[in-house]
Amino acid sequence: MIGAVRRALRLQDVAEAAGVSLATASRSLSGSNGVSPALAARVRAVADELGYVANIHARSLAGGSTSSIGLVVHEIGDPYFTEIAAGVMDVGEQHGLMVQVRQTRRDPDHELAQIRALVANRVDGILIAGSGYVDPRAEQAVRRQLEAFRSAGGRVAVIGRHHLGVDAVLPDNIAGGRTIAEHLLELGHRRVAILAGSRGLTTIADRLAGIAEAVEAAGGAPEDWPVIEAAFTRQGGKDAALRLLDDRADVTAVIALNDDMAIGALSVLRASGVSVPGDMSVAGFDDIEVATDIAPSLTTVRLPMREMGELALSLALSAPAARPRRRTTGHQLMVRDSTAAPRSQAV
Amino acid sequence: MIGAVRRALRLQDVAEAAGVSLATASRSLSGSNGVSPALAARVRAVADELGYVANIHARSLAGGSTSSIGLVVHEIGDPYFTEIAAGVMDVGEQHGLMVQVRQTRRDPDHELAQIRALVANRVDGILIAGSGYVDPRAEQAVRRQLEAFRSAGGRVAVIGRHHLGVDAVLPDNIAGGRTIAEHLLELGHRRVAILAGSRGLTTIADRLAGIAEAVEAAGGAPEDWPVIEAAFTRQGGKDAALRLLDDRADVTAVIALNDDMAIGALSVLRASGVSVPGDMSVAGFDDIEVATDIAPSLTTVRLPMREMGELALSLALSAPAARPRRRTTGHQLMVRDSTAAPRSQAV
DNA sequence: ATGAAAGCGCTAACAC
DNA sequence: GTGTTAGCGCTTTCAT
Repeated sequence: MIGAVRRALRLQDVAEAAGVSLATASRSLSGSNGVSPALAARVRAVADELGYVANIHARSLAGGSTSSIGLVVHEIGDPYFTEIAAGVMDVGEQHGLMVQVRQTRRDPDHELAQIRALVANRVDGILIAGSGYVDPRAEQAVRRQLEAFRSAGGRVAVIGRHHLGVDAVLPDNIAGGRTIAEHLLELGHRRVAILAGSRGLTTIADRLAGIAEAVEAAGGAPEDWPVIEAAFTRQGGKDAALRLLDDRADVTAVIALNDDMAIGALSVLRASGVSVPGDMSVAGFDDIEVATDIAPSLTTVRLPMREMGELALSLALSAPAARPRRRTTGHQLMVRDSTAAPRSQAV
Repeated sequence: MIGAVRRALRLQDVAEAAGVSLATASRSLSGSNGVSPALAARVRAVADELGYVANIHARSLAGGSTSSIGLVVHEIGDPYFTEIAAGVMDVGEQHGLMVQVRQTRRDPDHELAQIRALVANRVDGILIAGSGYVDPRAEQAVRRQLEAFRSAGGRVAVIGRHHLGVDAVLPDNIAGGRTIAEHLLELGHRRVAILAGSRGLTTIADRLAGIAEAVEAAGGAPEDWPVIEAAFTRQGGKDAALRLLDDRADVTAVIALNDDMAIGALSVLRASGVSVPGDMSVAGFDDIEVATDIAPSLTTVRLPMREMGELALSLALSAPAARPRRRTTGHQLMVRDSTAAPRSQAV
């Protein structure tokens, strides 16, 4: 070890140490041909010895692509997004792309800031995985930013219903909502509470719409199914469940609009001595991995999150189309232990 | 909107549109003084109008810092790391730093690649949050890379016991292991199985050491407590629990060396008709958020993950010390519903 | 208060 | 097969 240097090594340092020119050093390290294999190997050894790592800023400024793409999610620790991210990273790896994940925490300002940061980084593509907003104006600033990015050659795709005019992977939210409501209706439930995130999110709006369709189709009135709005998180599920118990609404089942809320609700119900599914059925949405490991295991609608991530990156990477493309996913009802016929009927 | 441009906007474009020089445009956007407020405001308006975002590569190449720091974790979806990341991001936000999170998936090669990517990005600091390896040679390459990074002015800190010669936040793994073992011993358990991750990780080694201390102090033989090694994940917990059931070892309790493994084990035990804590007590480690929401709620050792993240970034940001600093954390036993006296004794 | 010009470290023509 | 050199887009002296 030589004593402390005051700045990072440059390619020039490597070139000098190896006794070659800058260009030769560059070619040796990038693996492009035009250098004798022996020389190239020696240069690489010297670089390695020195602990040299090329400055990506200089490289990207001189050359072209950063070989990286950005993924914008609501919450980095949310399993829904984790599985999407896994899909994105898989496809990314196949294409030699590094994926950087950014979180918005469901704050539109923060979202815009993260997207700008990705643009500043000159990533090759931007994927937005969070829900869109029902109000198109909420996405105005993001839309303009993305338009500038795309006109400069950047690739963009979103997962979910947005008003961004770009390629989209559309989760089966409406049909999924219909399916889970039908499941409870078939079990005999007639009045079901819905624990929802903000209605301003298209994901929520769509899942609610699907549920309403099923209720109407069964001859019921959607208004009779109370919607309790809270944060779209485990804590939100707890809050909503507490409010539900307070209201003593005469519901026999609960649909949480994602599994995390469902897990929060289960926790509160257990603490309150409400047995599931005996006294109350609970259904979730998404089928995150842990849904099968909790007690009782959670009846839910499976969305293919991983594939959604794969699909989104594939869309972004494929040749741009004249008009925005849409890919829809399927869904699957996973019946487990948290739902059953209502007690009155079961007896 | 003007038609498609072929490349990203440059500061030059903004300067021309605003009718000023490049230098004035730069100063206006960076907020440095020497520009009349009115002019600066106009330039900013023009930039905004155009959707201009400065190229961070050019900026960092010309000026200095990237105002970003890198956080290296094992698994991005692991709640343990999510909470650490939250702490890091909080402190980062206070300092105007963007945090980019990278995952190693517990693959040393991948880890090195991610660290090199961070160095290439010329982040201001690198935080490593995963466990270290018991074998110092496993960290040799990373150590050398970090030395080069630091000698170029980069800041580094780690969470966990590593052989990297840098500032470190040391989780209370040994004492925590002792505490959880003491808890089970006090309940009357004499033979406890341990579901562990790879023994090559210092985290595992330390937690096991703490448990062994407690067993010896109680006059027992640590060898009598079988250690079942599996992946340090929920799935690993399931695998280990299945092997335990196969062996029909006469244990009355299980310690999983993290909560995720404990949750996997609980799932398998439930599926096999083993009641917890009736037939078998189960304890975890870490106290991830969901530990209180599952059924039965999980007895575990709480580590202050969030504070560990905050502390790590604070260490990295503070003036470099001549010798590596160490900060130790506390821990706290959280007794919940998953542990009880063994049946023979309870009767 | 504003502008002109010199780099930052690298890649990719372009010489030889 | 190897070396020389002109930028990439920005910040920052240094002039004015």
